[in-house]
Amino acid sequence: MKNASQTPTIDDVARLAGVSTATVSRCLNEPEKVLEATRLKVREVVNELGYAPNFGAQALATNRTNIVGAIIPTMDNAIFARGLQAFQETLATDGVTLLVSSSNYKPASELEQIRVLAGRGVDGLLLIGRERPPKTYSFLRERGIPFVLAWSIDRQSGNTHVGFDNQAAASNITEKVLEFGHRRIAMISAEREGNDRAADRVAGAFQCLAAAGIAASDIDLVECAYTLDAGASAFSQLMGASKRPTAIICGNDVLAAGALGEALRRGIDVPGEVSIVGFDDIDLARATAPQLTTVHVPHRRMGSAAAKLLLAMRKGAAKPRSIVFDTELVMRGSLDRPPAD
Amino acid sequence: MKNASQTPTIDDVARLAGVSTATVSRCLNEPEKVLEATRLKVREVVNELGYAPNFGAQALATNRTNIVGAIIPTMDNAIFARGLQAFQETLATDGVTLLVSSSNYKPASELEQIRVLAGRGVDGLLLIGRERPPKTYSFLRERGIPFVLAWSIDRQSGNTHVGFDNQAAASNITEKVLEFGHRRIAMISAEREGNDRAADRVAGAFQCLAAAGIAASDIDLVECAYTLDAGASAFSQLMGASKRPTAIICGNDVLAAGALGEALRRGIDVPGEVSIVGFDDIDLARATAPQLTTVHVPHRRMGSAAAKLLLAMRKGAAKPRSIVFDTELVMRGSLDRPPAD
DNA sequence: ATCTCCTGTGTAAGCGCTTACATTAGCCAT
DNA sequence: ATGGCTAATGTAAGCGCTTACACAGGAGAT
Repeated sequence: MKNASQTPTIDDVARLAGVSTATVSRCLNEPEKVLEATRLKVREVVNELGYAPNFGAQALATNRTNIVGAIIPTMDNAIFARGLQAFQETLATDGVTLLVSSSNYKPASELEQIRVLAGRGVDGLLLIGRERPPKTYSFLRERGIPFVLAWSIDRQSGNTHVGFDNQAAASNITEKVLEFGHRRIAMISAEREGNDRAADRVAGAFQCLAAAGIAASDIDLVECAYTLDAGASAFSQLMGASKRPTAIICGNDVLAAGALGEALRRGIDVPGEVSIVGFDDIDLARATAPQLTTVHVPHRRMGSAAAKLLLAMRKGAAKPRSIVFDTELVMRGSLDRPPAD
Repeated sequence: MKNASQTPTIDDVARLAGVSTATVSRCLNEPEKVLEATRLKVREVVNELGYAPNFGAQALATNRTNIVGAIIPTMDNAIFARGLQAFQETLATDGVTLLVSSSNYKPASELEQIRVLAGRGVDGLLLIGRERPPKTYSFLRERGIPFVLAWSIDRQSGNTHVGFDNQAAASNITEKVLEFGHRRIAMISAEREGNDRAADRVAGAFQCLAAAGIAASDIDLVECAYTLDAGASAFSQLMGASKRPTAIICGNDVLAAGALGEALRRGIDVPGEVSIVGFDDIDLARATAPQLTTVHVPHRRMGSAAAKLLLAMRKGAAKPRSIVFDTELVMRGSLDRPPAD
């Protein structure tokens, strides 16, 4: 019985092209093993019918889905959105599609998502950061799912990662702040719980300050949500202190932009009265006035590199080398010398 | 032969639990149809083995994947990233996962992606905008894939959509610009080709201006890429004209922020010398100085609503009602009266 | 002319589930 | 006791692909 008006199957193609299903399959997957004439004929029928292989069947037969998963804290954050876009584009060049899920910075939720994606048979997984419960890692190992960590580096564990040294970069920009002559320095950071990037950045800054003889107890640190508004109120809080800082190091550009906006609203001159620096160099950093001095992170390149690694692992490369990207300090207008008085 | 140390299959569970595979399957999918004692025994074995159904096999047998796809122009755009995040969160509440792909505003590429996702057996599809080649729609129909259009409305075709009236909203903000007394008005828009949102916004503005007696030929329109830099150069171009506009209506906040930044750099006062308005109300709109007067669009609610519709369609609802969201004008600092001279 | 070897193609056995249908057992009404 | 139901479970036929293996035919070596 012909299955007219149904989704065509490989059998339909084989019948109409006058070949076996094996040949059709080969035409699609290993065209070089098939005579040109046959190939052309098959292609013609495929087009005519609008045939596309059934996914479930293919997955079942090959034990491969050509789907890679990514679990990120949230897409509603330019750095991940941008990296993910590049990640997806790179996967697409190899015919691999992207399944995304979000954890909202919750390790428990992340494990849950990993379970779901594993259930969907992903060929590999992109995970953000290095810190997670051992349980999560053991699940990944048991299932034998290749994964790469991104946005952080992970020297201890030996897991494959594609990232940059948040701590060193933070230390670096802090160094620059010191060079400008600042001594009263405050910090605004995103929640560090479940976010090793934020934690590393704070650690990097503190370490640099300690080396310069500034004790941790002398540094005001406000930890808050990852939003403009939170950055704004953190700024208010810091400037309400008895001894105002002359520079505020922010854990990311969103917080920095929020702080900057609040400064403007309160008529506090940046960088005249207080300097503000960010981290990430997202678009936002160039839209503010003054523009943000910040740390440039190659988010797109990271996403793309992570995809390439996963693609390689899928083809057998057991444990490709990790990749560490350099970051770059970009000097713009929001950092200058402290006020003279 | 026992397949020790392999991924356990339903057969393993059946054997160890002393029941048939059918019973195991029922325990997992329709537990109420199975005796409690049996159910318990099976569950025990499932846990012990860490059994999880093979995705491909399940998809093949049921012809369902619990995967929904989304094809958006790019994730590297806050409006889509934000909407997509909400979309994914809502899908997740029903155990559905999200496959994403991007079209880069290219209709041909979009069809290609649709083909790929269809090949992945998605249960439904989220598409951005209404305009696409008939070929694309006919493919969707042939395959019987439920889909919803978002970010636009689509009155003619009767396709299910979740969006807002770009044209009316643009007309609305233009009206407000006129109210402030502006007569020399220019526009910066993203490329309209393959982007009906951009086209609608331009059309809405032009229509409103026409109604006020301002001819299209008197309106400078610059069409450019969707970036800060492009917005900046478009601004330069407009301000280099013999008769400078007193107000610039931008098709989105990114372009508006780009223009605003360039104004600042050139020492052109906004809104003193020229007013600038945006569209979308993304975070960026509040990070600039002055903040952008713009049109607020409920991106998250749209994403979430689209997910709910798709979820309903998956459960049989043939063609749920479309949803049209209201937009809201938000007055901030970048729009004021034209200069007196 | 015969034997090998290759190349291109066909045959058919799975891959691991779901589900229509068959079977069995227990219950109640007669 | 018998028949008819119902509820719980089992049997086995797919679902649509891939791929190991078998096979045929032609080219080249002998």
